[in-house]
Amino acid sequence: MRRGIAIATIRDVAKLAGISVSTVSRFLNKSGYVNAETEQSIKNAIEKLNYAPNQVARGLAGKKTNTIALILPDISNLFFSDLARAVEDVAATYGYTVIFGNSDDQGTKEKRYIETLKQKYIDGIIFASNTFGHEDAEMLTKLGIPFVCLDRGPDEQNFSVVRSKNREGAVMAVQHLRDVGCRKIAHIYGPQHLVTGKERLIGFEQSVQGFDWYTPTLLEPADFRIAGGMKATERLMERHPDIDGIFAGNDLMAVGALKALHRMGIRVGEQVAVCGFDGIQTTEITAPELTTIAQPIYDMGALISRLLIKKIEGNLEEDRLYELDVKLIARESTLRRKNGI
Amino acid sequence: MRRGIAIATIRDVAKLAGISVSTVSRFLNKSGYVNAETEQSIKNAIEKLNYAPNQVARGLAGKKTNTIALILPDISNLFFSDLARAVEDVAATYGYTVIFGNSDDQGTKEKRYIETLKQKYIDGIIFASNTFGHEDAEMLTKLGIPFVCLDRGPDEQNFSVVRSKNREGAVMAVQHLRDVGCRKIAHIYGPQHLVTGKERLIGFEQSVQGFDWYTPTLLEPADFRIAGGMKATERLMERHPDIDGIFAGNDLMAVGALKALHRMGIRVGEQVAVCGFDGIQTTEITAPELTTIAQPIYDMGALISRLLIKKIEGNLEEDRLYELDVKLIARESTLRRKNGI
DNA sequence: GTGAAAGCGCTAACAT
DNA sequence: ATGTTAGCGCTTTCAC
Repeated sequence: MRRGIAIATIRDVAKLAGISVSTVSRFLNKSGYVNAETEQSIKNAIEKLNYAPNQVARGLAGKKTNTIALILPDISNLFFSDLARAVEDVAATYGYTVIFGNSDDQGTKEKRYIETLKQKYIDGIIFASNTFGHEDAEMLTKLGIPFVCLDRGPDEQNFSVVRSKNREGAVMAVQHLRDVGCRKIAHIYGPQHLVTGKERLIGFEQSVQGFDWYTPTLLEPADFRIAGGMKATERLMERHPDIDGIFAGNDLMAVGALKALHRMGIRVGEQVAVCGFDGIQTTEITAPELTTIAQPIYDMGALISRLLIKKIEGNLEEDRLYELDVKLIARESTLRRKNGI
Repeated sequence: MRRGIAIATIRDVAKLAGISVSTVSRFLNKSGYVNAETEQSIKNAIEKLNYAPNQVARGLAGKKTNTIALILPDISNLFFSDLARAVEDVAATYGYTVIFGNSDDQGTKEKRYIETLKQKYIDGIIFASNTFGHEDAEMLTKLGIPFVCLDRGPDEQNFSVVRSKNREGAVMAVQHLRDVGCRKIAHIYGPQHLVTGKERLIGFEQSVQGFDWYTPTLLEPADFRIAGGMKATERLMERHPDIDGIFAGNDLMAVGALKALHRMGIRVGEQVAVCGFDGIQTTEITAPELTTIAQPIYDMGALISRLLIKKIEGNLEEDRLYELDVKLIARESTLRRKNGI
């Protein structure tokens, strides 16, 4: 016996109320009729015994644990911790508990989590992890475990996807950079196996294709991280010292660009404008503050959480793609001239 | 039946191996003897059926779920997401799953989590939440739920606490500021109901008490957040325009100080040196980069997680206070002169 | 409207 | 060394 004090069971309640266990259960779950008087006596008994249903037993009997899981690359990543916050907020509202797992974008870790979660009768899973693939989707479908994903392609089926308008966002970024007077804009793009990396690059190319100043060497790949953004910036500025605008595929790389430019003695905002993408909290604390195309991170987390729960409870009409609007947040890093935004 | 495909049970394994359920269970838990041949046939059966024990059933029978919970103020807070990462890493290593909950430092939310966790037979809880108090400790003890805490006073009993050397860190901060030539140092202190806020203030006062330039008006309270740090800085600089060093009680407030000084046109590092406390990732991306007294955040998370698991498994010798070393990370924000560090 | 009883999948005596 | 059996606490037919 691990527990210190004895905990009341449904049987205790039934006994005290002078009725059977099944009636108490019916009352608890609001399934089937219960007489008004009986109900009152049950309530009294519950109160007196300080009774609360054992969720584990419920889980065994009903295969429902009121627990969902959130698999993400890394909870300490600024974007994902914001997302996690939203997911948990909504889950708590609906009476769900949330488990999280860091996949580090390693397929094996992710699969290990899935295995564990299956054995724990987790009700559903949110994948914000990049390694999630078709086979995983198939397996989960076969197991009958509901799931939803973040940032997948629009071609997915059998499951819902939440992401934001990456392509449009990239177009907005370029437009903004041009509005503040940039005439030679480079793009540091993220990993191409990620929708976010790919779509933002497409949006960029689409926006700059027509200009005579544009050349593919204004593109530089990086890894969505600060250090990568720094290196990419160095390479870009070396190739084209006259670059006056940089659109980074995400905020972390934009922060890297800020740092690199700073080290080169280039004044961000005045000489070179920098625009990021994501809208993580950190963009507010850089100097200069970072202009960014903000995703509604909290809303995305809240939506995906709500979708999963609806799906679990059988209230989701259909699986589909939800593309949320992004928003330009113009700050100091793109304040090129007085007549700029 | 929610699950799509049928999942093998221990009974299936027993049947296929031609033995009884209890033998399989014994094998699974390595409790009691099992014949070599029998063992082999069990292994075969398990493999063939792709069997994995149902953790919920195990939980019901054994009151052990291999799940721990992490209650923190806010997962989207930079410090706590780093901590959460460490906690989960270690937990996963030991075969534990982790649930997290955001308390927002509201006692009611925290109590609600405790209630839920109890009903789910969670094995133990890590409290990084500030609202955790004596009554909670008592309740958990009575319930027999193991727990450990972050950043509590040294006077706690019945449970282990992990924190870092806050007072020493504050002394180090002042020493460093003096080393780089500061002659009038202010302190933005955090909430005094938190050990971190209190201890750092004590360390500061202890360090500056002897100096003739010191006066209590060099102290300014704030809330451990960026905006609070900004306001405090403004007030301080107004009162004492000749302040040349600021020690903020945590990094977020230090970031606020950076921003405020920047707005006032004061060059951080040269005119006024700023030192934070915590060592969150963000300190690397401010401009200038922020000098800070770094707590070993990952280590703290790893340690507290390990402690809890040991306690759960009955391997923790005694409950005690673990005070980890902090480390000065000198960066641009305190680079006052060439002969500075 | 209410109760009896089987069963969820596993563990842990206890017996052999 | 292995099998039998009684729970763990709840849900859910199926009778009454």
